[in-house]
Amino acid sequence: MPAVVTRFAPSPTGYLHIGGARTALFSYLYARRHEGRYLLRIEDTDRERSTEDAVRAIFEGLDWLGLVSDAEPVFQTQRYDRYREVIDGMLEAGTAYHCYCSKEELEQMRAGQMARKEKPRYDGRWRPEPGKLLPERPAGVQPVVRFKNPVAGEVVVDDLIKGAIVFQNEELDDLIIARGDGNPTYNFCVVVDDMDMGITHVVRGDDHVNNTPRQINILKALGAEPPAYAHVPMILGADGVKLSKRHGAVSVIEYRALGFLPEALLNYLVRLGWSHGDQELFSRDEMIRMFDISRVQKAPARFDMEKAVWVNHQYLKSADPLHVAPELDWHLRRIGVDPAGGPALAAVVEAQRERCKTLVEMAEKSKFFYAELDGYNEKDAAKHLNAEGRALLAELAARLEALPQWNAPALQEAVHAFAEGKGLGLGKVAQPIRVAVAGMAISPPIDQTLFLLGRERTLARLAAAVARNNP
RNA sequence: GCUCCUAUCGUCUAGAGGCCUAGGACGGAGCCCUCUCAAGGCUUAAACCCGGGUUCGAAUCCCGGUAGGAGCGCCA
Repeated sequence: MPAVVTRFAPSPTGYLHIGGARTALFSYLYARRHEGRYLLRIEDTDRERSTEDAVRAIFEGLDWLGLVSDAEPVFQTQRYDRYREVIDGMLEAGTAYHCYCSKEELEQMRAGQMARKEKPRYDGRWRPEPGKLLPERPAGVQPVVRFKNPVAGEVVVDDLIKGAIVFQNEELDDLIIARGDGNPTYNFCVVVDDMDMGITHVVRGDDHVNNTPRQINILKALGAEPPAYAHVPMILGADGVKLSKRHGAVSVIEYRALGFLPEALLNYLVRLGWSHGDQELFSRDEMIRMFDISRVQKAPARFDMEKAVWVNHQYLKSADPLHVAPELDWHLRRIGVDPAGGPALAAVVEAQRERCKTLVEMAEKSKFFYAELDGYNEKDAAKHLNAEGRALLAELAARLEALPQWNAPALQEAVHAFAEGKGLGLGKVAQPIRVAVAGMAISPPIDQTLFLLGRERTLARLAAAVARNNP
């Protein structure tokens, strides 16, 4: 049994949120760092909102990021028998009891308390106490089961990130652990699952801190040792407001479409709320080796797309081109370009990576290697494919055509010699070529561009540019 | 309203009482380099929420404000 077992426990009511991804990452890193296990649990007890599509989307996101579970994922809906068994045991032991309050009754209770400026809570009217007379059971009401929370004393959550947090038991009411239809509720399932799965460290969003003392109390009632907790703060949008759809990309999988490399997104995420001195870039091994959960920030952080893109660029620039190639392939096809028959993708990655911060950008700028030009950028053409430029291209084309070898050094030499012979700067020659072959004034160095594009395509495009009528 | 949490450049952060004239990174501005776009190099502007303590000394410790956030469901 490893000393550390963590879990990521999303509820499948939507896509994998970027904040959830970071929580999963921290959970994963903590487990790896301590040579423990990282597990996945799908919290699908909300039958109304949970969908199979969402389950798939979550797996897809986790897969893409490489945060896969060390064991088969646990689905809560498959554990109902177990939950019922535990509830029956608690009923028998007297740590839980039936409550016959109707929803309307509870709503009234809450409204009254709010009006009196009290914290809304269950008043314990069905809570059995020695010598207390319980109300008469109303007919036809399916009772819920409530946990009998201690009335006195305090619960200390020794949070790995936030430090000790103290709650008074008198602040806590008797929460429902089973609904009228007998189905268990979230706070209860979590407790039973964490116990059964042998979770030693619960790493989760800090929107759960207020649930923690109740969960600890239930665990204690069950005679189990509570795990350690680490509540990670949420991720905010650039405007400091909770991240939501109106901020653009919140779903992890959208970041793939935006042109991110998964390892780059992970790197950005790990630095959002955590740091190791001044280091910005971490390989996965470094993350695992250096991750220290006690150094996670206590305050929420804002998602900064500019910096995320910068990190992505760093990865694009240094990654193995062979590793990036399939991603570029994916993006090219996404914009309707079939890379078959063109230059090797890895070679294009190498030529383009410096000037492309995202794969979307790389695909856009590399399209011309694989597809026929769909016209020229007008401004660039007007500037460089004028009469003067076309005359230059006509002459140069002949020289290139006569080249015995079509490789970068030969092309470089030919273009240089041509410019020199004309008494022109290289720019005067390279720019018209660029616009002619790439359709725009942006491309890798001219020798590489022509080499990658190939002899046939280059000469055809030069000819087309020369034949172009003056606008 | 009640409970709990948080607070360093615009953003992510370093800072564990003297090493702070508060460091790094993104972004911004400027310069250099240059066949385009970039990349790279250099320079630069920019922050300790406020008020009290404790201390010889506080960004750091304590208290109080203020501001933000989370939770208060037969949701998770």
